[in-house]
Amino acid sequence: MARYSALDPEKYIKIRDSAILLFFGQGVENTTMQQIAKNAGIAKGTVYLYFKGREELEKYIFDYCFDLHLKASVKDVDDEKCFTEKLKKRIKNILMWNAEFPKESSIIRSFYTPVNYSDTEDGLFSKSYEINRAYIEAGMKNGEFKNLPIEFLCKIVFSSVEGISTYIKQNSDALYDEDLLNQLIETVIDGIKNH
Amino acid sequence: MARYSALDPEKYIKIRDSAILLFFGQGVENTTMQQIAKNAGIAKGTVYLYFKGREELEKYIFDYCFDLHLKASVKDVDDEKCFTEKLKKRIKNILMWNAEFPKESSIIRSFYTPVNYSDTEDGLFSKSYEINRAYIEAGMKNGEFKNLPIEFLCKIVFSSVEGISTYIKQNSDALYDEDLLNQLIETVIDGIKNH
Amino acid sequence: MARYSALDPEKYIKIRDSAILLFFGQGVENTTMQQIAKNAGIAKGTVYLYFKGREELEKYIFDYCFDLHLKASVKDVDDEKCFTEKLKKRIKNILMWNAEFPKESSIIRSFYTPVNYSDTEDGLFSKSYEINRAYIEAGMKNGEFKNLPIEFLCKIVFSSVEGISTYIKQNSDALYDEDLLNQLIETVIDGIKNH
Amino acid sequence: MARYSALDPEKYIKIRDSAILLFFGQGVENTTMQQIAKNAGIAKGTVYLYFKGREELEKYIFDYCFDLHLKASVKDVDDEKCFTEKLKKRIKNILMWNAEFPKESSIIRSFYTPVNYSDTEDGLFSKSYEINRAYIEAGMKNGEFKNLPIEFLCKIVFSSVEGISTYIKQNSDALYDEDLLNQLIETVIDGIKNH
DNA sequence: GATGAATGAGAGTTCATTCAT
DNA sequence: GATGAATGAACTCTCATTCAT
Repeated sequence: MARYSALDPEKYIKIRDSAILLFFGQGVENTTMQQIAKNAGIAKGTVYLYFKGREELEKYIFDYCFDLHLKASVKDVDDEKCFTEKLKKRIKNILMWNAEFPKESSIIRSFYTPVNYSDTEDGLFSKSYEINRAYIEAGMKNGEFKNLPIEFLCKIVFSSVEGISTYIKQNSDALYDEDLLNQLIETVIDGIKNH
Repeated sequence: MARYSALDPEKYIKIRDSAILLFFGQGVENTTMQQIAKNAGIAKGTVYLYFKGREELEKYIFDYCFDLHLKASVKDVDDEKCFTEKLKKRIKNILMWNAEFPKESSIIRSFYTPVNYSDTEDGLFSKSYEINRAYIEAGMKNGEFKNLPIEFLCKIVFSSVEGISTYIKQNSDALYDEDLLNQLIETVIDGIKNH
Repeated sequence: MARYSALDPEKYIKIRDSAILLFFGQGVENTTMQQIAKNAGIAKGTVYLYFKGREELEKYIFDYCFDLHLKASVKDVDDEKCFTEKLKKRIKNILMWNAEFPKESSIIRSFYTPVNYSDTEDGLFSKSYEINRAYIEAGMKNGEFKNLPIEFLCKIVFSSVEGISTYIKQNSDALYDEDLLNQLIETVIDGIKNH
Repeated sequence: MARYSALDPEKYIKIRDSAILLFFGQGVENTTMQQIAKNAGIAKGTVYLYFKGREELEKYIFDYCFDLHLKASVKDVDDEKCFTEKLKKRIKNILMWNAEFPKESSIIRSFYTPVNYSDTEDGLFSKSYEINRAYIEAGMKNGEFKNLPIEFLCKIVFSSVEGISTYIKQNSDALYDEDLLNQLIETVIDGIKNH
């Protein structure tokens, strides 16, 4: 994607951070290349040295944000024994990351539905989705989770995490109240686990 | 909103359907007034007889879609006894409607996050949200649902329904397999009900 | 110009008065056919039964206003003996008319200089100009007025009347203070008369 | 007003001259931004680099023309002793300028009366008006001019100059016939001076 | 490599005019 | 004759992209 030839790596960062700030603050569609350049402290034309065009820039921003999300989501997950715990750890990671990176997580979200393309499975989010799926599938075979269509379980987990996130965005204390946080996550688990 | 003066009511429908089709197919932001007019089989200027401008048209489309959603969602809900059942009925209604009106439900969704504003509580979706909240709050006091922050329960239900919907979009059979459908919905209920 | 066939003569008046009001209030260029029709209490299309188009309507309005001006300007002028007195009477008439018909006189003025066409001599105002010219020429041959180019004398009188009018618009008392009014007019006469 | 940042100063001139030519030739209201750009030999969008929009451009053109007028009008005026002479010098200056800059002076005029607002005193022409007023007021106290309302004297002078200008436009020789020119101006002075 | 002036396609909107009812 | 919905040319303005410096 990005061509890290002899170009200044710092500029990528400046452009990226500028775009993230603006995408978050006023929406992707309402942000002009001009604004991104100005806010990055460089000239409009320079952006085109680093990115072929707006499309590539947008993709780069999304990929960057998504990559952060992805890396954060897997942290220490494999330390956990059972798949329930792995999944919980993963959810916790994502919630933490969403809170810590509100701009980046918001931007990821704004790529969900501008147009009606299929979201998770084959789309932009497939990598994250695949990881979830692996745990859930294993946990299902394992008997930890309900025997329901795997695609469904994946989707319910994915969307529930969004739900919790939305709640936390407005009630950030929940993040630091271990008990409460666990209860919130338990909600998701309770939904899919075998009783 | 719409000014049904002496203007042709059929044309409101043509414009509306044209807009819905295009908003769905290529996104709200990528659709021009010109395209909407052409696709409706009328001239560009005519659209402005029916709507003051793009903004009003967009609002009209959203309101129209949302209204459909709202009406469908409450159907027969009060026939149910307990709040768990009421909520289940409501969720079923929404899932049915989403499947029956894929364009309209998709469009509603595309008004979620154009910019980073708080979504459900105070925004465009507040009416739907309030209804959910009433049931959930009652069910919570009732002991049917977990004693967790009401806002949280609302959000988890809201987002879970989105999740199921996404699944059904790609597996529409689920909608006509009563057993399966119940199991999917049970997933949401299991998450929030008192065990 | 206007075709008084079997059309309703009252409508001409309605349209005309509506146009005059709007031309005066917001300028000729800023007034739409729609506004004129609405304000006249008739339908947009009807205007086109009475006038071929905007251009013809504008011309009609101008001609109407100008005709009023013309008729008012010659009243009792020939009762006066010498050309100085005739001219003074004429000026007085115009000042009175301007005050009595502020809208109409303002509209006449707004046809002066939208584009840079030669104004008085051959243009729209030629009729009024010709009358002035006749008096002034006669008065000049007579020795009452300075022996200067006739065109010049005409123009200086014409423009001076405008000047007095402008003053009176903001100091309408002057119109009813016979002495003062005479002094104002004397100013014009003093400029062109043989001392 | 004009933002002489790093933009090409020559282009301001090109745009200005293009606009002046078109405003003069076909009227301000009938001139499009497109035409101005094309006639200036640049692209439509470029105009908007130099001016925020049509309104700013129009204001700039007016201010530019008016400034020329203003500067020309005061030249050598204070070399003259009495106020009569000062005023005469000033009038001569304006007549000269009007002849030398027919487009610019015509454009100034076309900002008089688009809508029916009071013209000289408080409006766009106030600066020029104030200067006139100072001389006339002084000359009146001085006994050089008639003891009439100052506003009136200002207006009659202002309008008379317009009258002479109109004459000269069609008889440009008058400008170079010192004797005649003096006689024309004397006409104005004779009107307002104490006999 | 960096710049930002220049470009022009294309967006939303207005309005004089037409014409079926 | 009267209507006003329909039309589409034309307007102002924006912005992704290019390219000479």
